[in-house]
Amino acid sequence: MPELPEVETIRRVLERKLAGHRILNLTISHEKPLRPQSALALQAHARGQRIIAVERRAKYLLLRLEEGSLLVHLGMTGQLFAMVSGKPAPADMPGLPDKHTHVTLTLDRGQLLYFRDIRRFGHFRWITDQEATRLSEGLGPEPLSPQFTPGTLLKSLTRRQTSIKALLLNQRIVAGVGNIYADEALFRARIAPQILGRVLTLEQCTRLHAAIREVLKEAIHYRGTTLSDYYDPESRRGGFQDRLKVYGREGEPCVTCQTPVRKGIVAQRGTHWCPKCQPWKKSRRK
DNA sequence: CTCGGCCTGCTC
DNA sequence: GAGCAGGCCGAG
Repeated sequence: MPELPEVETIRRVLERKLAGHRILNLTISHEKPLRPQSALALQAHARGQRIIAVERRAKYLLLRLEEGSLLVHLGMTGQLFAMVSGKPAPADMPGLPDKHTHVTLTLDRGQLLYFRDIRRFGHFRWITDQEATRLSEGLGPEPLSPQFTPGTLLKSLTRRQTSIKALLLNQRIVAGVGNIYADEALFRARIAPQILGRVLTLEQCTRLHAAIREVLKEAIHYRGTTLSDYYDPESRRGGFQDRLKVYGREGEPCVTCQTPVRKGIVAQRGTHWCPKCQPWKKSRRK
């Protein structure tokens, strides 16, 4: 579900609400636990610790503690909800905790944090600083950082024998882009998703680099995209779904040329593009 | 590199 | 009942 703009939106809310709070207790539902770590280990490492800061790397959230970090990945349907006990919850917040709530953090001053994940593709575990560093080193550059340039993009695409769509979804090429923003960035850069990454010119890489950054920045500005499951920790919906140009718009007119937007499968994922603005000749691979 | 699997819930 | 969904990992 959540890609970089959604995770960044969550990060900003959590930073404001949780930084400086101490974790009094942490409970884990034992019904169908999340895989990675035992409840006991998680509790032992997190209990009593103060949250120093909330960071994001790609689609991962890191609650930095005095010792190590709580690492959260939201998978497809993960959600974090923050509330204060006794205060009324927002109207559309699910009653918490419910059967999909896997972790409950009780913090000082009545602050609560719930991790909920219907499909349970997400992760919630404690890691050391060393593990956090290793995780980060295994990922490509942050698209909004100066480390990400048209040149590094071009270089990372050479010698790769797959579509540009697949490469944008590969977190080692650029970290944090998912299915929605890959389609949106390719549309803005006027590049067909099926094209082999290694045939892109420097000019195309320059356009794609700019498109990725612009679409992510705009989406952060609108607090992400809510298609169905995404809500921020205050149960607010995103606003970017009304500004998508191709994703979810199959058959609707292209915003630029009115040609119906097409949908197909590229890199095993539903993919949306304008056949006229993003021309692609189906050629025999060489 | 591609594919299937991990899960639940929703739409057709 | 089948197919699909914002992600990621590991088998082949």
